[in-house]
Amino acid sequence: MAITAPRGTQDFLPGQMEDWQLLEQKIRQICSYYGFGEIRTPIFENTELFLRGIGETTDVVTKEMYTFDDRGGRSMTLRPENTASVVRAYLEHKIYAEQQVQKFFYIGPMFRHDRPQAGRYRQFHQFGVEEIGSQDPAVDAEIIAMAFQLFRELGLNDLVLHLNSVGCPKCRPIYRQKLLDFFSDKKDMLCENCLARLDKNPLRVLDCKEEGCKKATVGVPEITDNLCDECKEHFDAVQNYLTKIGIPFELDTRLVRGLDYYTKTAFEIMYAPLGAQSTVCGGGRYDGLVEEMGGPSTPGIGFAVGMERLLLTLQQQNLLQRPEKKRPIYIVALGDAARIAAFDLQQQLRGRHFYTEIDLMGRSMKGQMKYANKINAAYTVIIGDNELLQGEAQVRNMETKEQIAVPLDGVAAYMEAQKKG
RNA sequence: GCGGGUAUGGUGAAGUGGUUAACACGGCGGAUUGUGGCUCCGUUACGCUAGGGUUCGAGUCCCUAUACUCGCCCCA
Repeated sequence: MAITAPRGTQDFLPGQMEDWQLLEQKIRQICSYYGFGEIRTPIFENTELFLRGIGETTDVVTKEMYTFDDRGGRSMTLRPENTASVVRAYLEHKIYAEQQVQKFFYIGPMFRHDRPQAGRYRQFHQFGVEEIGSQDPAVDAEIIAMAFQLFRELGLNDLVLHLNSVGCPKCRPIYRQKLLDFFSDKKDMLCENCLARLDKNPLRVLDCKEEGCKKATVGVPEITDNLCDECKEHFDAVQNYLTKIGIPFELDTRLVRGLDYYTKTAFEIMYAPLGAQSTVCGGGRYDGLVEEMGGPSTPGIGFAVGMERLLLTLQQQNLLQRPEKKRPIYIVALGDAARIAAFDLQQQLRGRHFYTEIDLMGRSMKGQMKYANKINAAYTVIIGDNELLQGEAQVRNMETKEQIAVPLDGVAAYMEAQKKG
C-alpha cells in the first residue's frame, strides 16, 4: 500500500498554489497600508506556552493539540494558533521596551487534532494580526476595519460582523456569578456539556445550540448590561468608530470566544454559505494575556482568518482572477547533435529571461509539435541536422504559422526583437 | 470524542450475483519520409480501498478495518 498524507492534511499542487499566492499577496498589501509587519514564529513551541496562553481548560488545549516529547524529553506542541507565540516573541525580544504600539501579522500553518470536515483541516492556515500596547478603542476599530477592507477588496460583500464585549477581570466575575445564580434553578434543562461549562466558563452556555439550553437562557442577564464603566465606555467607543467608518455590525451578546485570554471586544466575521464552519475571521481583545505570560501589564488585540475557509468562499464566488499562464518558447530538437545545440540554446534563452521548454521525453517531431501546442507555446524553435549544418534554426510563430530561418547564435536577439515589436 | 453517507483506471463515472469490468476525458503511438491545434485509427485497470465471510458463483450481499465526505462538539 502506498503511503498517503495524514488525515486532515492536504497537498497544494501547482495550479492551486496560484490562488494562495494571490490571496497572500492581497493580505500583504493590505497589511502594509495599516502598518503591520510580518512575523514568523516557530511551528512548534514548548507545550507550556499554550497551556498558559490559551487556558488549560479550553477545548483546544484539552483535546486538540499535537503534543509530543522531543528527544530530550521536553514536551513540545505544534502550534494550534499563533497569538501565544507572538506574545511570547514580543516578550522574549523585549519589544515592549519601545513603549509603542506594535503591529504584527503572520501567515502560516496551525495544527489542531479535530475531525476534518468542510473547511476544517488538522493542518490549516491562518492569517492573523496582533496589535499590542494600546487599549484605545480606535485600535479595536482599526483591526476590524482592516479585516473588512481585505474582504471587500477580495470582492466579498455579504459578510456579517458579530460584535460583543466579554468584559474584563473587574466586571466579568460579577456577571459570571449572576449567570450562576440565574442557572442555579435551571440545571435540569441544560445539556451535559453545559453543566460542565457552568464551572469552567458559564458564558459558553449562552452559545449552546441545544434546544433545552436555549430555552434555559430565556431572560438571562446580558453581558452588555453588566459591563463596568470602563468596559462599557470602551465598547460604546468601538461601536461609534465602526459606525463612523461605515462598517455594519450586529450586536451579539451571546458571542463568546473559546480561548481564555479574551477581554472586552470580541468579534467574528461570518459567511453563511459555509455552513457549519461559517466563521471566516474571529478575534478580540486580550488585555491580560501579556501579563499572564510573565510580561508587563500590556493590552493587546488581534484576529485570525482561516485561509482555507476564505479561499473556499472566494472560489465559490469565482472571485480569484488568475493571471494568464505564460507562453513558453518551445525548442524542437531532432537528433543527438541537435539536442545538444538545443539544450545550449535553451539556457541562453532562459538566461535572457525567456520561459523556455524543450523535449524531455524523446518524442518524434510530430510529438514535439503537438506538445508545443498543448503547452500553448508562442514560438517553436526547430533545430535538426539540416539547420545545424547551416548554423541556424527555424523559428516558427505558432499563432501566425510564419517560420523563418535565424542564425543559431541570433535566436535570443531575435526573440527579444519580437518581444518589443 | 460522537453520528450519517461514500469507496471501481490518471480523471469523471457505468455496472441492481453469473462468460473476456461499458462509455467519456486525459495520456501515449500512428494516418507516405522533419512540423501543432480538427478528424480518424490503435493503445491505455496484474482487475473493482484492505482483510474476512455468505454463495456453485460477488465489483455487485454481510462483517471488520482504513480513507474520504457531511454533521455534532469546538474553532479559523
